[in-house]
Amino acid sequence: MKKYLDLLKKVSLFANINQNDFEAMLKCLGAFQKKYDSGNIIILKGSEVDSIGIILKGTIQIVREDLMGNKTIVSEFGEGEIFGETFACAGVKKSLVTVVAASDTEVLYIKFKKVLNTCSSMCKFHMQLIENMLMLIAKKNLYLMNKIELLSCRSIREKLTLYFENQVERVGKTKFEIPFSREELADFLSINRSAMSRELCKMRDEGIIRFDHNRFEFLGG
Amino acid sequence: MKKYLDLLKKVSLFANINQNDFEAMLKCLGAFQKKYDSGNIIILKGSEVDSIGIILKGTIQIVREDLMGNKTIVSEFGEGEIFGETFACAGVKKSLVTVVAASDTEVLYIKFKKVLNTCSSMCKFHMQLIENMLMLIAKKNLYLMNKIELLSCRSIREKLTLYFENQVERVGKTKFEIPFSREELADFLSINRSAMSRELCKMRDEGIIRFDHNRFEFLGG
DNA sequence: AAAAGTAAGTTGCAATTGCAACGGGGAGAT
DNA sequence: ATCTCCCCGTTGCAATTGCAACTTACTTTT
Repeated sequence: MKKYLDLLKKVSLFANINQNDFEAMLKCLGAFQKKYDSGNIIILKGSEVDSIGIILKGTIQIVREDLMGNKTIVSEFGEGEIFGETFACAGVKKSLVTVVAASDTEVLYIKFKKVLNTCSSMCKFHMQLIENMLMLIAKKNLYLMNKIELLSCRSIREKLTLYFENQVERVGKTKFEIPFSREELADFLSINRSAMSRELCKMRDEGIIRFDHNRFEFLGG
Repeated sequence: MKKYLDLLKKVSLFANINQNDFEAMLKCLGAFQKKYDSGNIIILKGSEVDSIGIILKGTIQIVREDLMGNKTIVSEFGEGEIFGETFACAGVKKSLVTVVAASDTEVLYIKFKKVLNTCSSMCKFHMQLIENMLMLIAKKNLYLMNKIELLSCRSIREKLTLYFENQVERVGKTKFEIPFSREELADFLSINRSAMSRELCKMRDEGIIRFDHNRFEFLGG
């Protein structure tokens, strides 16, 4: 475990907790480690989940299986990221998704109940832990709400415009860089890449935006 | 306040808290009431928010304003529902949205910090309150994640199919009722009503679904 | 009973979007 | 330098979708 201390420092769930307390805290939380070979199943859809997972090594995939057995990768998480917290906190007993190891993986588990039930010795980090968890989920919430607004737009033009407005608001300038390639952006907005490219160029020709690779300027419509 | 006790019992934030404790709890939390006339602004975008609002009477609207000043009603909440909890928990200092009273409204406010900081007397309801809050936000999270999956579908057919699959999974039967009119469903899925109607009938003709008003049967594709 | 209103299916048409294939330019490899 | 790969703009075409207008069936109002 000690070799992962540097990683744990960066885990948002442990923010503002003194790293000298980590060892005591993990013990108090009944944390335990598990290893998975690449391709192995970490959580099977329908199985019980009562723990939050912190990825110490490797990458995992959240996989959705529909009634017909079709599988879709919903998301992917890497080292230092956590998974299962939403289900755990929502009181969902059985996992709605399958989690798979995308590479050789090590996971640190914490029983959700132990996070909530402040132990008898009232470890000082407990309240901080709960606050972190609350903030973590609430921030994810904000992100999701924002994404829904984007996806609810009825046309490619609207989606792009809202996305650019968000970026302008975020950085406080009309010039900004985006963290996506064209293909990734199209995927993020759930649209076709070439149709998006067409629209981007139309917007440029109309004087609404300027761009060069990842650098954009939003001049407004 | 007493006249609202029946309402407070039903507020999810106060689940599993003995209603005899309500009065003490509200006092401990420093709760206070405010009234708003219809049309008045409850929270202005950009203003500070450090409280969670519980609607005692009336209806409020969450309004989004973009850079150009265009306003969109994002959602509406009624009696017994709460708002502002996501911003408060995410540690967002300034509100990203405007909140307006859609009718004459009374709101009960609770300072977010008082929810987290268990008071010196360690009121017994505090942990329950935090747990409720966590569950509330996590459940909203699940809902949002699900909605994103729906909205990410690339065609009307896909959206409808996923929606129906979700319903089947939810009730455990292939027959179910939906809580929407056609127009509301189209709105929920961010698609055109008549195009959706066309697709629904196609699916019926292909033997994938049957329906009569709100009652649907999903036979699978 | 007539009138008015509402929800939802229908349809023709236009606009948007997806798809597939191609082309140019730049980065990195050999 | 040449080749290869990848990213992304371009384009023609087909499919999907949105839009608007109309119909039908039902419900509510007067």
